[in-house]
Amino acid sequence: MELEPSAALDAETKIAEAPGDHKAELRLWLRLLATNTLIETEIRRRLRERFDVTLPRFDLMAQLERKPHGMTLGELSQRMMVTNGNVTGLVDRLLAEEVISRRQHKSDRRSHIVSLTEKGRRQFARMAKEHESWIAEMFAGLSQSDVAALTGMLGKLKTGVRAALAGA
Amino acid sequence: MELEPSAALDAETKIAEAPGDHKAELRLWLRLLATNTLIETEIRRRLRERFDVTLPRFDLMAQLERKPHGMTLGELSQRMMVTNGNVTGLVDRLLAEEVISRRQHKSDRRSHIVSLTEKGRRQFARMAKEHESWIAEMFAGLSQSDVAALTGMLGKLKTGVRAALAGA
DNA sequence: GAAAATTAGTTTAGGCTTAAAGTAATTTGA
DNA sequence: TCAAATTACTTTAAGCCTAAACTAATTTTC
Repeated sequence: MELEPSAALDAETKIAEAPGDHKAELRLWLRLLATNTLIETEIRRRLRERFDVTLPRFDLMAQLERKPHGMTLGELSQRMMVTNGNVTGLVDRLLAEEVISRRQHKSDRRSHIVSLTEKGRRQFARMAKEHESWIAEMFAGLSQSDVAALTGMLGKLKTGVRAALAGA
Repeated sequence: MELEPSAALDAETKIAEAPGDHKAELRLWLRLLATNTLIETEIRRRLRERFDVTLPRFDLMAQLERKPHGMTLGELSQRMMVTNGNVTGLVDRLLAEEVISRRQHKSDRRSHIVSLTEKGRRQFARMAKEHESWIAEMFAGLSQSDVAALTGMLGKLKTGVRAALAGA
């Protein structure tokens, strides 16, 4: 008796995978983590070297750049995926550098709104330009279609992870 | 005169991309970072909750697990992609927990070799088993071929980044 | 073979990060 | 209405992480 090609493939897959084996996923996760670390470490190094700024500060400024009217600390902490207490500290340091300003929320006195100062906007523009070129340089080994494909698959992964966590 | 399909595509690509524009790469990087953060934050949370252990300690133990004869601190710091000083501190804490042991290198008196203790091996085995199932759960939205494709593309990216950094 | 350079690891100062506990303001609901 | 619950943010303690300076041992170079 002959097997269908697809049935043969399924059989091979079964053989390769013992029950409860998820080595392929684990390998993917380790590779994702390593790739991320490799890029992130270099970005941190260059931000420090060229602009004497940390990645968290750059990230916070990048968030504010997209919202000219400013943002509450809570919104910042959500977008940056860090705790409120973390944002409090970052905001303190950026205020001291005078690249952001903070004002009271009009109707909610618990809340504060921070936004880039003119100095902050200028400084961020310079940094963002170089930052983009660093990324381009590091990603130069990928074709445009690689970039699109990878972006799409990571989107799928991210959505899947969110769903898994929401369901758990 | 008719254009070849590929020439037409090239023309479109040119139009979409102003010179020096690398928005697609930037978007990919932000997505990679966000996806990584999403997964990593959850892994950290679960490791703490279930085993009262941090990700760096888990990572260090995972490295040692693959080398039953142990490893020098320098080798650990290379594999973990962190500084020597960082490893010194982690090793101190793991020694205090008695999950690793440290001995002098036979011929090089500057060097020390650390390895998992029996307690460490047992503890790590329990953690690794659950860890693998968490990854499987979070990656369940991807098919086997997605996993393979993503692993391959990340490999290409990682190789490209290393090449870009070596050349720079 | 000894000075110079390198290597392995540690220490230190400072920033990032979290969880947990705390304060003050706002919203809910009985 | 007003007490309870929630929300926005801050503070604290402890761990992670890095760069830079340091110690001690080894290797290189002359």
